[in-house]
Amino acid sequence: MTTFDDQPSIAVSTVIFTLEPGANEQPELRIPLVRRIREPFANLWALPGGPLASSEDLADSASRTLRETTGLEPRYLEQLYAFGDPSRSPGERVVSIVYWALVAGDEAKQAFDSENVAWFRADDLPALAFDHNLIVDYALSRLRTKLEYSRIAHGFLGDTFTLAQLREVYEVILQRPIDPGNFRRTMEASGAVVATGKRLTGTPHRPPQLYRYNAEPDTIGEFDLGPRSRPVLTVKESA
Amino acid sequence: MTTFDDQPSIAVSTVIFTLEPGANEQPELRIPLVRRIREPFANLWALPGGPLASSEDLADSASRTLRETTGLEPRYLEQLYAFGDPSRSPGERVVSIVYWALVAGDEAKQAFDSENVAWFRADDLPALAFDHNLIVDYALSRLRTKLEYSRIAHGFLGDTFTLAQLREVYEVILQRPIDPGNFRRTMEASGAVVATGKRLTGTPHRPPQLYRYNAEPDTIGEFDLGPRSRPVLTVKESA
DNA sequence: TGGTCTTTGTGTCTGAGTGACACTAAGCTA
DNA sequence: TAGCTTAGTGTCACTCAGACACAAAGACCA
Repeated sequence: MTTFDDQPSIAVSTVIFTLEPGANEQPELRIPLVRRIREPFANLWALPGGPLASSEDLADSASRTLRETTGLEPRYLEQLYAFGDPSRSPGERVVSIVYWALVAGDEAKQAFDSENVAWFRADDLPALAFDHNLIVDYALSRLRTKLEYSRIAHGFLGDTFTLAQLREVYEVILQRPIDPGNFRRTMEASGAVVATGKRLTGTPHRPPQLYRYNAEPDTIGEFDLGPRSRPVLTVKESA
Repeated sequence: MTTFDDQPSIAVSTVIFTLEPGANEQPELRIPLVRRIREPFANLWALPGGPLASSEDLADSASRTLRETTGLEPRYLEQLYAFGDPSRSPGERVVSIVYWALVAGDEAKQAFDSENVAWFRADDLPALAFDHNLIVDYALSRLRTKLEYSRIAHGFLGDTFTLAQLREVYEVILQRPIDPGNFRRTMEASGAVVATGKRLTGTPHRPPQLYRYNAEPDTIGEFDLGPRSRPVLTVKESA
């Protein structure tokens, strides 16, 4: 059993998801990682994050490191889990409070890439520092679960989108095809989206209608975020 | 904006639920609280917990404080949330990692009551120290949500139980009556319980069959506990 | 001894929701 | 203008949950 001299310290890390077109034009689920420049695990890739500032809220800390590493603002942000195994960081006791976030694909393209920040496919990661592979796996399962009973999918998209784009988000993340007709009916019935009346022109075929997210949590779903998560999406929408 | 000199410290607290018969013979949802003996919030009631020991796992810390305050072992234990608002504890920065637990009602009767530990009805709490009222409310909503899609209800009961007893757990926590016939069919179909073949005698009416929890997560439900939660129930069952 | 009570346990129907799939609508291209 | 692809609608069958009727079984009481 390991023992430590000083008290446990706190770090806040974030698993940031985005959808960007890959080699075969199909969108891929990607996350940004940061190369560690010091021990332990120097040179390995790790989740963006850092020590919790003494007067900073947990979600603010997650937002800040997200902004610092990618230059982006999250469209969705929620606490994932607190990881505190005494052996997860050799030589020191660190409890990591991990958040997960969604950023829009078209915004992610503007994210700056530096030598020490790179985007990886979520299902094809190298060996990461600490227990970060486990953390990403858990975040992935949470993303998939939450996608099915909640209205977070538009966090990957812009303010307006076609139902085909929204459906593609589901198909890529859940890794299975979804019937377009049934998807449309389910989405419209849930009240999660509303038609804007505008259409997307310039497509080679019948022009699809543009939809936007419906902020009112009317008919379906409590949209339970937990007490400390911030309704980033709602703020963005009403701004 | 508040600032602090030293680094944030970590505490682990636990919301412990049990079901015990109240005044009207109906079971009530109760939680144990501890009276604070020092500032801040001296003399107010608070969740059992304490600072995280430097080499102790988070779940172990929750288990330990649960044992120390009640003398009981949890039949279910899961991480709830990390609360870290900088203003939640005056004069110091404390991040609380909160767990929630279930203990069996008949075991809870043996729990020792001291001057500084008392059991309260979960829906009728006094003003608690820190943000602990908020925490209990969140734990309650999580308990209700999880009860509906998971198999945790038997955490309140002994190793064997009748379906009427199990149904009463649902009725008390969800605060609505449940059709006995439909409940039976749903439970048996889900595979959550298996009949032992024995019957409970001495009842004034038709003797009900005794059931036990089915540890195998076969047909339904992934039973996703998250990576760091411990399958306390399973361990207990196989022991 | 047998009728009545309550609770256990079973059968059946109905309405909501979901997936499979056929079909119509609409714009572009050749 | 025919044919292509994608948008969008209609319909059917299946499953599941809730409402409710009813049979089964032991205790209690007249």
